Amino acid sequence: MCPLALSVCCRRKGTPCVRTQVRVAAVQDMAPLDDGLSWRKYGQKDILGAMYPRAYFRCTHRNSQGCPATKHVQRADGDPLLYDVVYHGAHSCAQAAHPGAEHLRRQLQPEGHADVEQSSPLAPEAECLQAGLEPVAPYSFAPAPGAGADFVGYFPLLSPTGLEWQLRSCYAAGGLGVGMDYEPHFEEFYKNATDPFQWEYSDLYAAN
DNA sequence: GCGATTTGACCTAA
DNA sequence: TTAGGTCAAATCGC
Repeated sequence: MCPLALSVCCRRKGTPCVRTQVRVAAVQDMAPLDDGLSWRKYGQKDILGAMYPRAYFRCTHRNSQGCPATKHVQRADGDPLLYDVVYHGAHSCAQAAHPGAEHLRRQLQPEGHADVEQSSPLAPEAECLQAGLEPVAPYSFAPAPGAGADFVGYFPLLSPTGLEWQLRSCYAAGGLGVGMDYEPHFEEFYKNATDPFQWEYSDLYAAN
């Protein structure tokens, strides 16, 4: 699959919360949504105005390990090979404790973010997600103050060299997975971003 | 037999 | 009342 992606946040019940939303391009005859983690489908629902139903997945280890991670997957109306994937919560299960994850995170995480991540109670979950997804070149952003349990701080992108192109092409196609609250501001935000790998959550708030 | 998927019913918030 | 999200029984596949 090719995660064209983006991530960010939403607002729920008047308080800021965070989710990670991705638009994934499926490859024909291949499992389009295999992100390296074990998910169990627990429901499917027709969504008003949507051409395709939305599928609901939770972590396989929800019962055994109490892992709260869930994701919602829905085909894009315009392109049957595109899937919108929304992750809620972060993995706390053993599958997320992938060997080498810490090394990878430290290798890719800018120095200035280390303290933020370590001081955040959500950092382990973010790390778990990163580990489970086995990213090649994740970008990261720091959690916003007061970010809820839905926060996931990392996101995988398949090609290190193709990242910027993917983001640009995604944007040009209107395929950004940005929360509605921030979408109108994304173009300006993106143009002003000097290093997409180091976008911080505060940048998104500033852009808003 | 066990775990995953399907699908209709149920719950909750707006 | 309606739509989105979840539950749980039935079913399927290994």
